[in-house]
Amino acid sequence: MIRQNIRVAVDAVVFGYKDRRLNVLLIKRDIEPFKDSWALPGGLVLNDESLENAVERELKEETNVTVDYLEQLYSFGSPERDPRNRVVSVTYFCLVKPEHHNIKADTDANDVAWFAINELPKLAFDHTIILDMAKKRLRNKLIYEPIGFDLLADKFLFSDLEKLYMTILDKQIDRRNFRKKILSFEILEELKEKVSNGRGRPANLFKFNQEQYFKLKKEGFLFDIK
Amino acid sequence: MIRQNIRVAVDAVVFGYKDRRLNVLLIKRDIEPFKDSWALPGGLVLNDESLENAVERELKEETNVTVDYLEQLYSFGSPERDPRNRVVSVTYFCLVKPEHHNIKADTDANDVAWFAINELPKLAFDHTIILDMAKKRLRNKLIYEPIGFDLLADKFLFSDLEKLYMTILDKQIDRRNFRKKILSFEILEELKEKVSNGRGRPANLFKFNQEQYFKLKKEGFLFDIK
DNA sequence: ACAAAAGTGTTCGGGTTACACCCATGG
DNA sequence: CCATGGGTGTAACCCGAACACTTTTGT
Repeated sequence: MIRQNIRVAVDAVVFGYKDRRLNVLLIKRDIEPFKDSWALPGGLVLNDESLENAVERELKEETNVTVDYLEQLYSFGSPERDPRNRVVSVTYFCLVKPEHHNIKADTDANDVAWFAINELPKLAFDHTIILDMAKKRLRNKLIYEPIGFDLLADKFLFSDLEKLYMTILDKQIDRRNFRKKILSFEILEELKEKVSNGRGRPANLFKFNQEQYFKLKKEGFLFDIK
Repeated sequence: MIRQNIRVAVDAVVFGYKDRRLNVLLIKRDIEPFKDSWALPGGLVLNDESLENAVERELKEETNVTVDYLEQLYSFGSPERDPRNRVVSVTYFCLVKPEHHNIKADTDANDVAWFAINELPKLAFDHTIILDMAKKRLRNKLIYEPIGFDLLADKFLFSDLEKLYMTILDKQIDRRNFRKKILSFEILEELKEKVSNGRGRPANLFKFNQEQYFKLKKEGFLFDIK
């Protein structure tokens, strides 16, 4: 029997939300293959680190980003996906709050940037497929779990949340019904602070109460925004 | 930099439904570690086969089973999960119809058997965790996708479907509401054949119309049984 | 005629949807 | 005082949940 010759990598799809747009974090490759192409951050797993640690390490090294939410997405392993060697890549789905958006190119990459999801360059390897799957996961999770809060600042306006949902789900949402629904969950704290953003009536700031959410979830509560 | 020394395996959680019980397919290991323990079927991926092919090959070799539904479940890669070498295992979620339940021990395994889900032996490695995740996936998918039909014979009684849902979701279901709901989807064909199973009024056979389901799905239809 | 499983309709209530006007601020 | 975005309530409708009796067969 021939010795198995497969390498294990991790790749991350990192979403950020800024200026009412959904963005993805990409790096520009500085080595072949696909030199100078944009690609998802990632790399080979070290012998003694967990898969999650590998993603976090690669993200730190390549982009200097620390994520606020991370979960496994899918594993890609078709024999031809990397022209050099066979590589099985375990991919991760990540969300980053705006306060952690600061990026910095480093090891293995000569450039790092946020790209609006609908203005993407051609990606290396099968990364477009991975990204598509991540977009689906995002839309799905947004409806059934309170992950939208991991894309917003700790304190946010209700209108931010509403716009985030409209942007990512790509549909109109009734302001009154949306607010009623979310508030009925009782997982938001309404802060005393108000923010006036230029024109218009100043708005209240809100904060996501994660402990309260976990407590409710344990009691059988289901987050659900159609 | 040290050469990466990680192996890639696949493991399968295969569910079957028989005698109103949910069963899992297990093999008895005939080599160390965990010799004589029961385990999920699986094994190392060959250099030039896809992950899906690897699962199907291992299942064929170890159990002689061909599955009716297969999807990736999750990848497990903690450094200590296999005492010999580091192994990252890509696991799969499989369903088998009763007509394909015939099993046969073969390579790498000295025994193969179906176990009722609530009468499981201790499992090797981290396979209990994998199985738990698969159970959750099954319950979840049963509600949002018509996968129950991949656990039943091609022609089945409505009461079979109903009992399958009650068994797997572990709750009572109102017969009238359930039938109304499923029939309203218009993805079942009512056959002319009736079956009398011992006592009671003979029942109609039904067949799942997959083409119709795909067509409706494309048009935006969502299968959903609470 | 009796036991066992199959088949069938209606009512009620809660939740989702649709919808429009006033409020607070800055310029 | 006007433009801009924030904040709020009610009525109609639909869907899910609850619920019991009749039918068909085998013994």
